[in-house]
Amino acid sequence: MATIKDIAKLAGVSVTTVSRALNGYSDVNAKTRQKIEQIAKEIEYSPNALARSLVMKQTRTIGLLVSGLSREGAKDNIVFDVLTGINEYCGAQDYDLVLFNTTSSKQKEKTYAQLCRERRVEGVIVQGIKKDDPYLIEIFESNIPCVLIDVPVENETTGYITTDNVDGSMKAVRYLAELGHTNIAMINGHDQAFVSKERRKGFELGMLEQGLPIRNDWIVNGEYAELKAEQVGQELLSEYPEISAVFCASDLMALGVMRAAKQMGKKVPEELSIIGYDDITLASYVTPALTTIAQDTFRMGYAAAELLIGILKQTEESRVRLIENELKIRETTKEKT
Amino acid sequence: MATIKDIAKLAGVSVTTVSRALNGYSDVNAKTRQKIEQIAKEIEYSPNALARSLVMKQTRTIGLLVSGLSREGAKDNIVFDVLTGINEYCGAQDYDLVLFNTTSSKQKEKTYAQLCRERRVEGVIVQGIKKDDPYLIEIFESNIPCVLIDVPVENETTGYITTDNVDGSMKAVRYLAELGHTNIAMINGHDQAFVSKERRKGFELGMLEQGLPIRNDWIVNGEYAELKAEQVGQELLSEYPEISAVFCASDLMALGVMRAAKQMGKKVPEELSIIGYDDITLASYVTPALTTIAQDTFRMGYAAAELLIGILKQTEESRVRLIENELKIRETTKEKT
DNA sequence: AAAAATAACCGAAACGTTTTGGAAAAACTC
DNA sequence: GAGTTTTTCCAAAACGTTTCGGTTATTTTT
Repeated sequence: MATIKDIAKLAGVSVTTVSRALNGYSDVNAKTRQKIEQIAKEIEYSPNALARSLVMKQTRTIGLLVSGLSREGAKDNIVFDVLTGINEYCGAQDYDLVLFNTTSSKQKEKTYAQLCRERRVEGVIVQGIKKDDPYLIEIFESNIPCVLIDVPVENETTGYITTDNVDGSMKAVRYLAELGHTNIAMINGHDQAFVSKERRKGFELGMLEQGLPIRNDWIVNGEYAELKAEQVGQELLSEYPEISAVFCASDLMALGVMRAAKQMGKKVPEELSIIGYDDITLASYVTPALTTIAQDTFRMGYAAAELLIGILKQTEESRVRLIENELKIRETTKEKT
Repeated sequence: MATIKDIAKLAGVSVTTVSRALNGYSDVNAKTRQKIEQIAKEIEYSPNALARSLVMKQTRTIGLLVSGLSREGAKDNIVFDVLTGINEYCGAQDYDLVLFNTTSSKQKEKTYAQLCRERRVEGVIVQGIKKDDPYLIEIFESNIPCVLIDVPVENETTGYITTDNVDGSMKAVRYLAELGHTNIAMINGHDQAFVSKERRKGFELGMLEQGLPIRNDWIVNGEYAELKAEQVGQELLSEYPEISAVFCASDLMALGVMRAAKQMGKKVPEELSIIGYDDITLASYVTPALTTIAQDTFRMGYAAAELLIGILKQTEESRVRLIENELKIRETTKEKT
């Protein structure tokens, strides 16, 4: 593979000059530069990013640590959307992305910091990490710039992106209350997720705001899984037939509840209103189409990349970005009769 | 950041010895090795992959060139699934992935080979490239090991993964014929895709096999887009009401046709049978659920990585991997009445 | 025309590894 | 106890860049 030395030899100049010519320094004669560029093209030279990074001490790469990159993660397009957003901004800023592979077996042998230092990434975006993941502490303690998706951790080098989950949930409750619902249940996700707590808080705050009673046995855990939500939904709805609306902490769980309702012969939305969370692609395609709190996941990814690169360049003061969310009214919600 | 030199100094040995100790060579005393490992841990040493790659001339990274990594690509989860499969196998083999950013603007300044050589990737997996993309020629001509998804290009260093699209389409036609359909139309994708040609060929072969007439004005172009398919579907169905079944070259287009049928008051599957292609997540969730030819996209990704790494290690003779496909019978197909 | 400033170039060190080709010391062999 | 083998270590080169601190030749200034 052609190197800078080859060019130097062919052009009859030093490697210094070649380097400076190719990098647009001013202390090289126009003719020499032209000659060098010509030769570079001829012998199909391309600079070795490894060598360059080694001496320059910067790689223009950012690492991606994503947990949901598994076969199961495909149903909701969240992970993909975020990735797309990240890719978009990084592309524009001329950063490359490296996908860390972190099977759980590997995680035991290599620490987070090792992973990052080895590849000399300048920063990291972390997605889908759980509260109890050992990496989380490392992220906080290391001084490698890092942006987390939906996990509120913040210090000099660490920031995060999230949506206002409290507000999102309140919007849902408010809308259900407007429709006349008073017996509202919630299917929440699992405890290891930060957003679960937030969405529950929003639900409770919303109920309080609307003067509605919060019943703890009407808040159940669906583990963010469609099947699990279907099961717990069925139990809940058969035990408390007076429930007329269910707010789910994810669209996938909302689909589970829809299925449960169908099996029980409960018509949606006539007999049961359902609101989901996320606005995954499926939400608008199922019948009836799912009313939901939409998160702009693409923008979340984009903003994450923006924030991270801002931290890297030290042009960014803040460490948090809040993305708007929006109630999308579709067909699974109706006035209480 | 700690280097091998620091360890050498602290341990009172040469860098050579440190390197050899850490890499498990046998010519280093057990005690010395222990000491070195101890120190390495203490000062949180992690090897600089850049420096190592520079001298070893191998990076253990493979490049990913994916066109569908855009906001639109989110509806079908194909790109994501393939990516997941790739990630799975590469993770197991301890290869890292770098996502090349190739906005079209960037593509003009940097050739494919430049992109790869700069980062010194050992091989590339290319997804979503079109027949007329200038990169395609470069891929073929360069000697960088490369595996393409769904583009049949083959030489010493280039291979591809695909499903048997001819056979898949034939399965669809055969099934429709079994159900008694004779007036079968096809909505195909755009001409820049290899799979379009194959799927059309399979359609025609299938019709021939079943002794059914092929009418060229019953094969129309839906550009792999839902909306476009809806439009052309509507035109087709209103002009030729005798059509009782439509085979679509993608699920997304099938959804478009379903929508068209709905708007025209044509009941699916009672008055119109529809078969899609791909088995995207949406397919099983829409109502009625879509009968389709399923491709195991995860396996495609996995196999692509497998093939590429096989080529890299020179343990792989073949350059092609064919993935099975399968007719999934759901609710959009019914016997002709 | 001497002094000062500028233009164009270059040698060598540095980045953090691995590897080659030994060398010294210790342990065997007979 | 001389020769041989084995063990343990190391100096230096190499990978392909960038950059620092020059030097020489040319041009400008006075």
